[in-house]
Amino acid sequence: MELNERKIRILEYIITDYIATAEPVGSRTIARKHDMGLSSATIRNEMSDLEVMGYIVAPHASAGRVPSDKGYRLYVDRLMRRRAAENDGGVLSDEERRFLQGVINDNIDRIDYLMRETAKAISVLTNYTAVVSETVSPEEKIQHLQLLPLDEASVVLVTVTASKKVKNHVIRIPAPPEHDGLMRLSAALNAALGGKAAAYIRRKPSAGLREAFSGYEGLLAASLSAAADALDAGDDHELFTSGIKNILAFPEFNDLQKARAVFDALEAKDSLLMLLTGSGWEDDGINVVIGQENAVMKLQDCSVIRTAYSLNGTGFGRIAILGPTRMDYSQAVSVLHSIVDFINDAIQQ
Amino acid sequence: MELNERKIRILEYIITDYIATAEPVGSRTIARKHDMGLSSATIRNEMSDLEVMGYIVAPHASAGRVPSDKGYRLYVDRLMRRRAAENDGGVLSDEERRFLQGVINDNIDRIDYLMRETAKAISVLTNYTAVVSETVSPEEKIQHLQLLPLDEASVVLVTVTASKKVKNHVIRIPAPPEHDGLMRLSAALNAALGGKAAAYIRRKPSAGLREAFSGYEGLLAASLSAAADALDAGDDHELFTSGIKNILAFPEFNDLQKARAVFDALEAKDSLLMLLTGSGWEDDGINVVIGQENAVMKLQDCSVIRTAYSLNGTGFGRIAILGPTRMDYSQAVSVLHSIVDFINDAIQQ
DNA sequence: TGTTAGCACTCACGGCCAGAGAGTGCTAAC
DNA sequence: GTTAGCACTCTCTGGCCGTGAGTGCTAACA
Repeated sequence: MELNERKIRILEYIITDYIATAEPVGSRTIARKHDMGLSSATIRNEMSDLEVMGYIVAPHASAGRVPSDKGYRLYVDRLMRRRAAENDGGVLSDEERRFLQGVINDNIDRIDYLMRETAKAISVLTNYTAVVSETVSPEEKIQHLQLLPLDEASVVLVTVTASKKVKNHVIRIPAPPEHDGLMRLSAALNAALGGKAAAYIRRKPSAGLREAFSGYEGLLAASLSAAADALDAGDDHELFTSGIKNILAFPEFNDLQKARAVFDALEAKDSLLMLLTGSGWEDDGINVVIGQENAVMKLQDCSVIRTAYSLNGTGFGRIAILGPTRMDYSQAVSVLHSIVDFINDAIQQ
Repeated sequence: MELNERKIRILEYIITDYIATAEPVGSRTIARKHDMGLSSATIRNEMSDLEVMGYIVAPHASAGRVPSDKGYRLYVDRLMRRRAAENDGGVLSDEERRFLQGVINDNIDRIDYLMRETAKAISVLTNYTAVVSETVSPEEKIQHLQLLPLDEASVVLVTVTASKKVKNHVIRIPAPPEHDGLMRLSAALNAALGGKAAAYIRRKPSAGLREAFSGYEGLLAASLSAAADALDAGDDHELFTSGIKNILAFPEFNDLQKARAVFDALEAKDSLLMLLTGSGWEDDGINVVIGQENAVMKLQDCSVIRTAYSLNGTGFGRIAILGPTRMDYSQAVSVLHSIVDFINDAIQQ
């Protein structure tokens, strides 16, 4: 059986209708809504073929048809791209694009907020759920260290990594050095550890460093371990999610069992990581994972649109949009495209 | 009609049973389960009285009775305290207490993690939802400022406030000063702004400061506004929630409408703030808000147990546990008690 | 006067059935 | 290859009924 142009058009109608209404689509509905010059009976025959070929599924004998994962896959890979090419790529309104751009420009300097706010913007804009991970560099190095006074029993170590991540670590120490002392110790730390990776820092500190810290051995040990932790934090991605509750608005999750499965998956860090990094990933593009393709079992009633972004060339993070398989793929793809573009623009300046 | 001892005991049975089973409690159940030496008919009469007095409610004519908000209120204010006094205050196991203590001790030095981890621990332990706010000082002052090099087009300003909150602010500036220059500028900033509040910082900077920054006016302006923001952040509380999905496990939220109302409220910052700070608050104790007492309409099927904590005497934050009105109040109260105690212990050291 | 047994009554819930509506597959004609 | 027609299937809704749990009331008892 051949997937001719007419079958493809019918499949497209079924998918777009189903995305819009969440109701199984019947032959008469198509005949009525889209003037194909065909009767419902003819469409019925074609639909029967599409079902045999696995692109659509009948929930039961007297319902209409619903797209299968395979049907969505065809839609995403062929039909959507074709339409996107015709439309010049954008299904977002100017206002929506401005909103996204504003969120990114406002936060591009506050890296810790950027991801949180981006996730929020995505969930507000799409009504789906957004998941974002921090950028992660495979081999992170120390760029700068600074000890600052905090109070009578503690100091702060500020670490800046080569990929520009800034972190604070409070270190408790009885009778810490005064301001000038801390500046001197900071200089020693920078001289010894600047440009070094975690593995180096975890080794026994050099004699020079030990000498500089004489009388403050505890502070040295704590600083070294904090610095190494700041670098290793790469493994321990920070993840942000936003709009989890949006899931509840979709009729496919009226079944509490299903909703709870999704919530479980979204509260477990490992399944979120799998969602962001799982198989079949072309690193420089936008990746669509449909239903059962998802490695996370509990998310097999969902689809994921995801991409990678980079803030500075050295490391990269990931952004994903999660919705029901019946989600608006073109919108989600456009949103991710725009975000990556806007991030790149904002960084260039 | 008088609320005699027998009525109180029956009310207590109804409440504890209902908390445990979520099923309306009938007179026969009580007669069977708790050997009061009374027949179901007698208990029925007493229950009828309790209903007239407003402590219990019948969902419909042939169901058992369910506690009303007023019933829970009595339970919390009188019965629970009485039992707590008998039990020496603790309904938590040693293991649970150790778990909480561990989480707090492990994070007491990393203030930004402490609240997040505490919230997580609460939700894991209780299966309810936890909401925690950062500590906030009414009149926050700068303790220390430090500029650090980041890259060719930006520097970091680290702010330390009097209440020991450390924040980073990336400042973009073309051709920033080198390390030594930044140290000199930092010294000038500290001399001019140390001990000052946001209002002072927002005024026109002193001639001395302007002179020190000559050639770097943009950096000065950005530093001042970042420093003022760090102080004002007091208004813009950071909030952490954990275990939102736990709500779905309770039969009272099988109705998707109700579940969604709660989710809505928990995603909106203003209602979370209201939840934490709303009326009827004895600042140094544990506060219980039952059902309709809650100022947040969407949370009127829930109860909230909340308290304030302080990390350093200058400011305080809040912790709340949210569950169905049929929640285990004594457990929640014990958890909050323990947490506040453990935080105080950890700080003393 | 408080307690209890007995009984009629109420209401939610689950199972069953019938009718309506939507959609299909098949056949025969165009 | 397309279409009209028709029998068939399946879901959904509403009504009906029996069951079970629990109540309120009354009358008898201690």
